[in-house]
This record gives sequence, structure tokens and C-alpha cells, in this order.
Amino acid sequence: MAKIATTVYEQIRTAILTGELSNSERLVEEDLAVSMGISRTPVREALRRLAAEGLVDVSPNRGARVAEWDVHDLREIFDLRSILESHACELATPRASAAEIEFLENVCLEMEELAQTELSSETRLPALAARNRIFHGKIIEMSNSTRLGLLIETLIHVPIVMQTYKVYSPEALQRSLHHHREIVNAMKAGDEVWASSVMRAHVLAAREEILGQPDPA
Amino acid sequence: MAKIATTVYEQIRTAILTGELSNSERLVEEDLAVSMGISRTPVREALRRLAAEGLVDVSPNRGARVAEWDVHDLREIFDLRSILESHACELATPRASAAEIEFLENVCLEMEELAQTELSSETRLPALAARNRIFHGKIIEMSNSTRLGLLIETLIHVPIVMQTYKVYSPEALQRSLHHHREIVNAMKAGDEVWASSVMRAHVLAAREEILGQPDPA
DNA sequence: ACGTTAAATTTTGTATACAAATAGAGCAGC
DNA sequence: GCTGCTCTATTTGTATACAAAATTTAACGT
Repeated sequence: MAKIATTVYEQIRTAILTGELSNSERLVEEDLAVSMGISRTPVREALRRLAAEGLVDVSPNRGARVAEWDVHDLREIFDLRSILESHACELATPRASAAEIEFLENVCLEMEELAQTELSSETRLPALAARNRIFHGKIIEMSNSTRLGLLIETLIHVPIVMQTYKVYSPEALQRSLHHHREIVNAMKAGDEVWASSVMRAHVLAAREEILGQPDPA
Repeated sequence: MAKIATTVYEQIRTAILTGELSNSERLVEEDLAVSMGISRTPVREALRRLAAEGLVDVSPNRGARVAEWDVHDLREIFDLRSILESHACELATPRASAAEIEFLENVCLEMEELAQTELSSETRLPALAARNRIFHGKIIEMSNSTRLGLLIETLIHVPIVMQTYKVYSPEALQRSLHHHREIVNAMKAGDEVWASSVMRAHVLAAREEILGQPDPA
């Protein structure tokens, strides 16, 4: 239990990601501090870190609020993700080991099985979202570019907030799973153009799926 | 003179960028604080911000050091810049106004004139580097994507450190200026594929120019 | 001499105290 | 009733104090 600042950073972060802290809600340092039984100092540090990641907005002398995003922001984010994640695929493909391919195939399988079960969406959706993050994260890791990973990480926070609420249509879910399979197949074939193209399409399709639906608020 | 933290942030930042603080030098909070006549608190905040931008590395309980980069890091950075700046060109081209094109042409002209003068490289290089940053920054601004701008900004710090020391070969300089001209011409023609392709080549050429030369340390 | 361990010093992390700035309530004037 | 002001109360920004951790120094034994 090393650093308090890190702990409170994670707490506030998950509070935002789960929607516990609603959009553009004001984050008063002292309130957060007393509610966690600590002093303002680590809270302040955590808020600045969250600001650097784009999860909160801070104005000088006026404090921090939970960041909010409009449709234009989401378009930007998904466009950039489509470019960067496709690049990750391009880099990962020639480096992919048999074990890594197998790992990705396993994630695919798990997601396909989850998709077939008749679980309520309350339990199924988070499980799918978690696997999805693992799949994308693994490919980024395989790309062996730390900066690329950092860049994508900063972009991914906002979509994660949405994923908790968003219910994908059955067709979109199927398409998404097929994309994953196709990406792995392309990587197995050593075809980085194929792999990166599917990844690009995959993220752009997700963009339309999310921007097409009405706001859940 | 609002916030001390911002002032000290900028001071440390330029100290790193000008090479005044050498590579992997340790940054002790108290030392920096007394040398600027302030307390540790704003210094600490500044260091965390610099860490978020990748200019310093901080380890828990072990403080901050000036970040250092190897050849692999530089490759990563230039590869990503080539992708993102080319994307900026793609977005900017259909949006470019006549005034913006003219502005870019002016920057081209100034750089061409500077290149012809027989000034010592000590004065000429910073002037060229400044214009270069203006040129690229303008195109990013024209892309109208704040997130794209932020992403590129985080990548650009390290190359800026190099630009201060690096002496370009005359041929590389000429090629660079021709690239700039060609980019503007492509934008004027409304051809975003052309424009983004030249930009991609432009950044990749810069990568080879920098990675090809031996280390100045 | 060398390496290992133990104190001493330095340095980071957190808490508290105070100053400066902002936001909000209440009131005057129109 | 609405606008603009002043004064109060929050809230942020900075300084200082203290505790925990790490680094350095010194001593000790083999």
C-alpha cells in the first residue's frame, strides 16, 4: 500500500469510468479528501494526473470537473484510434509469435462463447468489454512500441466510459467478433496490410455503432 | 503572474529543451525550489506535469530525472509523427482557406530566404527551427482536431531537444524546404492524398537525417 | 581489502496552515 | 422583476512541518 496519491487516483478514475461521478460534476479537493480520510495533497496530485489523461478538466483557481465529450470529440477519438491501432497491427504482425497468436485466438473463443450464452446483458457486457480490452491491449503490446501504447491509452479512456452503458446490437457484436477473428487470421498469415486494414475497419465500425445510437442520458 | 507552478514548469521545461539540464540528471525538488526562491509544492507539481509529457521520468519515492531517449525511442517517435502529421495534412487540406495557404507560403518564403543567407549556423538554425515549428503547428491547427494536436504535442518534445544541436546537411535542408513547398501546393490543389503523402515522406526523411548522424554527446 | 550491515543524512510523500482568488448570497438601485 | 454591487464564505494555490522511505556514509567482521 505504497502511495496514497496512486490509490485515490485509481478510486476517482474508476468512479468516473463507472459513471459514479456524473458528467461535468465538480471535484472539490477538500470534499474528496475528507470522504477518503486523507489530506488534500494526494487528492490534488491525483486530479492533476487525471487532467493529463483528459478525464477531468482543471481551470486555474477554479478547480477540477469531470470532463465531458461531445459527438465531435468522439469522432476525433475513434478516427485517431483507427489510425493508431491499425498501425499497432502493422507492427505486431511480423513480430507475432505462435504463442501470442494462440493467446489471441483464445480470447476470440472466449468472446464467442460469451456472445452465445443467454446471460443478462448486465453480466455479459462487462465480461465482453474486458475481453475486448485484453484483445486490443495484447496487440498493442505485441507492437513493441511503448509510445504508441501510451498514445492509444490516452485516447481510450473516453470510449471505456461509454462501453459500460452502451448496448451493442446483435449484428454489431457479431461483426466485431468476426473482425477479431479476421485480424488474428491475417496476422497468422503474416499479412500486415490485411491485418491493419481489418483493424482500421473494426474501429471505424465501432465509431458508427456508438455515434449512431442516441445518447443514454 | 498567476501561478508559480506554471512558471517553474516552463523554466524547467526550457532548461531541458536547451540542454541546460543534461540527460538523466537528477531533479531534486528542494534544490530546484531554493534555486528559484519558492517552496517544494509548485516544483513538485511542475515535475509531475513534465513527467506526463515524457520529459522527465519519476520513480516512486526516488524522485525525478531528466528523461533520456535511445535510437529506438527516436524511431518510434518519428514513425508516429509521420503518421499523425500526415493525417493532420489530410484533414487540413479540404478545410484550408486562401488566407491560411498564403500564411504557409509566407513561412516557406521566409525559410527559403534564411537558407540562402550566409549567417552563422548559430543564428540561422534556431530561426529555421522556429519557422519549421510554425509551419507544422499551423497545419495541425488547420486540421481542427484538438486531440490530434495534443497527441502530436506529446511526441514533439524530444525532437525539439535535438533540433537545437543538430546541424542539417545542405541537401537535407533543401529537400526539407521543397517538401514544405510541395505540401502547400498539394493543399492549394485540394489534393489531400498528395499533401499527406508528402508530409509523411517529409517526417520520415527527417528521421533518417537525424538517426543517420552520430550522437553529438 | 572486500563485502555486509547499521547508523546518519538526504529526499520524497503526506498533513496542516495560511494567503490569494473565486463564487455565491444578500442588498441597493433602477 | 432584474441588474449590478459589496461582503462573506468556499475553494484553490503556496508554504511549512513532519513522517516514511531511500541513499549515503561509516563501521565492523571476515
